[in-house]
Parts: sequence; C-alpha cells; structure tokens
Amino acid sequence: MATDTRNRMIETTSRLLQHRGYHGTSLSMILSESRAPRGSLYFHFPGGKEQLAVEATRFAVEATTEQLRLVLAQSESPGEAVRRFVEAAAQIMKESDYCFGCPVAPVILDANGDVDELSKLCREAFEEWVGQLKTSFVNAGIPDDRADALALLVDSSIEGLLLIARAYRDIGPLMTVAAELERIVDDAMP
Amino acid sequence: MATDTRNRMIETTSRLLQHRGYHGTSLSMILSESRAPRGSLYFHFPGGKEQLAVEATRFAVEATTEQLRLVLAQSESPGEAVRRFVEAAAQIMKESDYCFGCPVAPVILDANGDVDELSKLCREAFEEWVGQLKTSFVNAGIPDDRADALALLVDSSIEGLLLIARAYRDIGPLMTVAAELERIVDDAMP
DNA sequence: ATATTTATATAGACCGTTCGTCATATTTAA
DNA sequence: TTAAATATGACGAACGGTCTATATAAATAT
Repeated sequence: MATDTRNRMIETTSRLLQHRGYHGTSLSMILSESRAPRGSLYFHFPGGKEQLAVEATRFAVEATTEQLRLVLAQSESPGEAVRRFVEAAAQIMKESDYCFGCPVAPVILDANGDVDELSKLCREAFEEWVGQLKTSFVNAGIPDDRADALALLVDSSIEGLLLIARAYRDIGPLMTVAAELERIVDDAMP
Repeated sequence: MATDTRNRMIETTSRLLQHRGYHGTSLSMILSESRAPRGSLYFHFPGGKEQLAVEATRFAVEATTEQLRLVLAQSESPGEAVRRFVEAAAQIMKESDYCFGCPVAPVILDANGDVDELSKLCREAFEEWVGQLKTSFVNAGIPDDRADALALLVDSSIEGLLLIARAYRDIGPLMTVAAELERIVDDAMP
C-alpha cells in the first residue's frame, strides 16, 4: 500500500516521541520498530527527522483534541466532562504501560527552541485544549474570567498529573485529582 | 580550588538538563559551558553522564524543596503560600529566559527507565513536595483526604504551568492560576 | 632542600551511533 | 513498454560517551 509505510512511521514516531522525547528518539529506533528501511524515511519525509516529528506530533495532538471534544459534548456538566477526560487519560496511560501521556510535553521540554515548527504546534495544542475547556465552562454559566482561570488550572493539572503518573507508574494520583477537579469546576457553576 | 570545577559542572548540567533534557544534553555542551576540559569529567564523576545527571538533578531538587519549605513557613495561610510559591517560580522562569522550570519534569519525560537512579530521585522529589503541601494543609485544618487531593492538584498544576509557560515564553498563565489556586486552597479551610 | 609518592587535573585517542545522502532495485500505473 | 512511484541498504561525515596515558600540584619522607 502506498501510504502504509508512511502511516506506520508516523505512529511509531508518535509513540517514541512520547516515550523518550525528541533527542531520545533515534531514526534507527523508528525504522526498526516500524520495520522500514532507512531510505524510505527520506522519501516520505524529505525534511528528515524534524518533519517526521512535526507530523507525528500533529497526529497525536489531533487525537487528543478529538477525544476532549467528544467527552465535552457527551457530558452533563463540565465538571463531569473533566473527570471523565482525566479518567480516560489514566486508562490510556495504564494500558500503554505508561507510555502515552501528553503528546506535547516531552517535545516542549527537549526540543523547544530547536525545532520552531514543533514549538508552534505545541502552543497551538494548548490554545485549542484550554479554549475548548473555557468555552464549555462559559456555556455552563461560569463567568468569563473565572472560566479562563479554571480552564488553565484543569489543563495544567492534567499535564502535571500525566507526568507524575509516569514517574510512579501509577494512576492513583490521576484518579484522586479527577474527582477533586470535578467538584471544583461544578462548584463554580451558578 | 578543588571543588570549583566540580561545582561549575553540576550547575551547568542542572541548567542544561532543565533546558534540553537528558538526551538533549551532551557532554560537549556541559564541558564547553562550564569551561572544563574533557578528562576532568571522569575524574570528578567516575560514573560518567549518569552520575553527573543524578547529582545535578539532586542539586536542583534540593533548591526547590528549600524554596517551598521557606514559603510555606513564612505565609499566613496555605493558600497564600501556594500563590507566593507560584509567583516566585514565575519570576525565576522569566529571569532565566524560560530555562528554569521544574527540575525533574524533563528528566522524567526523557530518561525515565533509562537511568534508574534518576527515576527514583524524581519520585522522591514529588513525594517530598506533595508531602510538604499536604502537611501545611492539614495544619490549617483541612481534612486529611481533601488535603491529599489538594496537594496533588497544586503540585500537578504547577508542573503543568511551568510547561505551558515555557511553550509560550510567558508567565501570564502562571499568574492567573496562582490566584485561582490561592482561592481554592483557602476556601477548603474550615 | 631534595626526592618520592600521592592526589588532582588535563589532553586526546577510541569506537559506536547519529543523521542524512545516494545509486540502485522493485513495484505500480499509464 | 515506458514512466513514475516507492523501496532498499550501503556509505560517510560528524558527534556521542568512555577510557587511558600523561602532566601538574600537594604531601610526605629522607
């Protein structure tokens, strides 16, 4: 298949980037894990490692964005949505053996400044996620500036929790704070 | 001076680790930035890069722990302490040109699993920080299980905010959530 | 004071890996 | 059959971390 190899490369890279960061992920790993020969990489991604990283990150960010959109749409209250999103993230972490956390965190921490396109992508991801949260909070009647602060709080907390979960190899902290966030957000509703 | 070179190496490594992660930091960078010759590294750190990273991370973690302890001791309420700690972190981020954030986050994300000693150090750091926060919340009369959740919320949120601040090169988000966290924590007091 | 040994510091060689390029083979489409 | 698209793995320059051999400084003995 034409784009089969290409897709496998993107998925593998996405996984490896989340697991070991930009500098910690070598082309050799990507190639062996996606069972592709070296040359194919530069056929599908003339921009080399940078382009591959950008496309892989974009791929992972879009999946997360979609997941968030879905949960927000399907929940009764914004607090419930937040709790469910965190619980789902916890599940993914556990099932992936603590590999899949936030798709942009590792990239920000070790490639921010090295690859401009990646940095931009990460900023856009945050913008999107915080924006979605804020909108849902405002729709639930929370005042604009409070919604701003809460959206940032929720987003940053999830970011940090995924980090902590990875360090401990335990989703306990995620579950604990999921409930706390639900309470805080729903308490802010009029 | 005997330990002068050694100390310079630790400080430089600590800075570079926070800026570029474990795999993104090369010995060449460390050596050139600390103006030390190549051979000296293995004299002062026979364990090589791993040992150097461990000591540098320990150094940075201890500084953060001390800072947290100080602010907690000097504040009227735990909420105020949290706000002041976040504001101080924001100041440090800005003054370091968005280099100094959390000393363990980059290491967790790109060396977790590679270097066991580092992973352990990171877990201990979280344990310490969350523990300090919880103790101060409990002392202020917050029930034990709520204090647990709040301590984790605060810690994870700060972790995430430092990430976001780095991505945007802007401490705005930190300041916004600092105020929100103060309110949440103090509202939890009886 | 000189010689001898120890502690500290330095320089550079070493080998494996990194990423990127290329010429060539194979498949697919026209 | 021809042309375009895709697949392939060998190659090289540059860089990674590690190590050994040597130089300097400090300490001790004679």
